[in-house]
Amino acid sequence: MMTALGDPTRQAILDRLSDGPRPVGELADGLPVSRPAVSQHLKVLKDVGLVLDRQVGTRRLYRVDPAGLALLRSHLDQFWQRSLEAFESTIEDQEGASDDDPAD
Amino acid sequence: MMTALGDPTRQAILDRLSDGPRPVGELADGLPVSRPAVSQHLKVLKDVGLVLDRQVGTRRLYRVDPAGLALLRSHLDQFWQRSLEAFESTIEDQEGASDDDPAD
DNA sequence: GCTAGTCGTAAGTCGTAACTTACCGTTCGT
DNA sequence: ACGAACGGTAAGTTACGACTTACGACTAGC
Repeated sequence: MMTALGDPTRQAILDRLSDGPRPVGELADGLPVSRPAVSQHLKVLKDVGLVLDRQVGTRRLYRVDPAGLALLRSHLDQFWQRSLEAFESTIEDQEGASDDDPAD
Repeated sequence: MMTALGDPTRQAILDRLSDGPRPVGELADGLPVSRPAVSQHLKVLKDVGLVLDRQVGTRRLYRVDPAGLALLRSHLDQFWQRSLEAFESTIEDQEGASDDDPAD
């Protein structure tokens, strides 16, 4: 999932989709790559659960999947949590070797 | 920055670092790649502001940069915000065209 | 049923970046 | 001062994935 977000084009696609649902052709128009390329990127994003698609008439509307975004956010939050805890522990190891409240 | 996190090896490195500071050799021991490879990845992560390093004796300790993590989080939050707003607008466009409380 | 419009997929090319080995600089211990 | 440990950098190979063109499938309108 994080890996899928590594590509700049996919970031751009997801960025446009965050403004609302878009058909493939319209996405491709605003990007420096061909329409099939956009289709392939959309497939990747869909496989990892970051976008949803629905057929409407002759075109296919893609939009951001809130659930996928929630997953991404929770992962990052867990990561954030662990890092902060480790950060505080490190400080304690450095300065707190003698005291419990090193106020400077 | 998001692009830097695209590589699985870098994700693994950052994952270990989230448990606390680690020297390069120790990181390489727990990974299926050589030590120079880890060094190169660390350079990338450092360039985008995701890790910090400090020399201690003969080795170099790397750790997660809280500021970089904060940036990443804020970017994702902005994205999250926009997506939710677009999502709600879409619903209004779809169902709210006639009523304000479509209970079905 | 035919045409036009939109999109997904297949096949193939090409650039890049992830990785390796080899080498050199730096720091600590004796 | 010398040897050992640790790590960054250079050079080169290779695998992967991002992209293009070509084609087929599906839907809507006439």
